[in-house]
Amino acid sequence: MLLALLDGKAYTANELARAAGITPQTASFHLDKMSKAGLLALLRQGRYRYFRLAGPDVARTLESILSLQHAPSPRQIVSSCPARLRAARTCFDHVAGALGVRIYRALTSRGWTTHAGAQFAVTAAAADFLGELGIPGDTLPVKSTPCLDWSEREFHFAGDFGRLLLQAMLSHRWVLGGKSRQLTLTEAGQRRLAAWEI
Amino acid sequence: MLLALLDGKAYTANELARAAGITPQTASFHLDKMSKAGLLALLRQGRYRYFRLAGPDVARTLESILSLQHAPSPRQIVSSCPARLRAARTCFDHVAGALGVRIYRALTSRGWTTHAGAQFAVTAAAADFLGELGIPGDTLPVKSTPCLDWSEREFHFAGDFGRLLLQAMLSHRWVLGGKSRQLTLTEAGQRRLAAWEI
DNA sequence: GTACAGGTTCGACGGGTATCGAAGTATGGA
DNA sequence: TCCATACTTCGATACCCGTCGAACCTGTAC
Repeated sequence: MLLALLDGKAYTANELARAAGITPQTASFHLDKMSKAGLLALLRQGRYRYFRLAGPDVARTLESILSLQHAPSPRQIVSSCPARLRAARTCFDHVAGALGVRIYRALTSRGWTTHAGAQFAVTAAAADFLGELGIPGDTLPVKSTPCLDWSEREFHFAGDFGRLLLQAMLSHRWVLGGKSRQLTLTEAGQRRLAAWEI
Repeated sequence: MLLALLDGKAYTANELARAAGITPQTASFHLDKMSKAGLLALLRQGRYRYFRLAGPDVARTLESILSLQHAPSPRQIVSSCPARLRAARTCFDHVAGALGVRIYRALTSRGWTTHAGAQFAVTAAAADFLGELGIPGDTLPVKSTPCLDWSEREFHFAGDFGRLLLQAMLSHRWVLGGKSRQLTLTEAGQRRLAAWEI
């Protein structure tokens, strides 16, 4: 299970059980122990309980152990999400899927958001970025809740900021919506995203 | 036992058993397993079997694990060697004790010796050093056997080089011998050693 | 509400494994 | 030659721990 979690993503107890070739009860037993020992972080979201490595130090230690002795690979965890929705979709009122995760990664690595506990907030450093979106600067602080992406198992932006972001991207035609939840990234949107990622 | 070995020194099965608070049989059982798993290196010397961590990668992994969770310290391993002999003494025909280990460390970190398996040899880079000792350069290659120091549990030089080294240090009066195995480092010797260690 | 899926808790079982006593094998010293 | 010491092997025991079946809890969907 730890090996499966080594990709940094979050997985449910059932998925990890399948990856390790054990029953969900057994997995639950071990996951509970590892959580209490501080190796894993638990994230309750609806009826799902996502587990992920508690931090980069745990990942480093695991890698270190693996460098000594190769362990058998866990069974691959397959996503049940259709590829189209996986790429980009709406999650209630914000962007989800691989696109949502890309945005989250780009903005956090730029320092445009800070997290205080479970709450995220857009920083003053993001003023230009907000202007680009057409969001007036005096709306700061814009709050956000990190939401674990169902298909990607990484975070994307939800909350106020997530809503404003989707609205702006739609109005600039950086993404196109449809009647389904699917989103399509336009060429203009790709250029914009690439600029944020630099 | 692994915690006790984390100082990089080599210890016997009995010592490690005492450090871990288990019987020698149990220690032997585990040490055998860890040796076969490639975690420990075994060094037979007479009737003693010295165990040490197989390499710096093992030490790094242990440190990494310890950084996640503090483990109880093992019982201290006490040396039964009198302090005087521990500082500097002869071991048959070469220098042993803390002094021998210091010399070994200084010369190896300078690249003046290379090891091919269990055999050590003095390199050409040590020409000036050999001249200083009064050993003619054409005696190269001077071979050496690393000998695990009984009191320090680290290596010192034995073999041809160990013998030549002791003779030279005695004739230059860098160390003084006596009727016992004890050696005394003179002031000139201290200066010389400090120069090698730079 | 009812059905269902994700998840946990409980209890019991079975195998593994750490442990030590006793006995055996080497090595070194008296 | 004899003994002490270092260490291992063997065998037996006790217990820990991983495992799963069954039952229970808790959200989501219709």
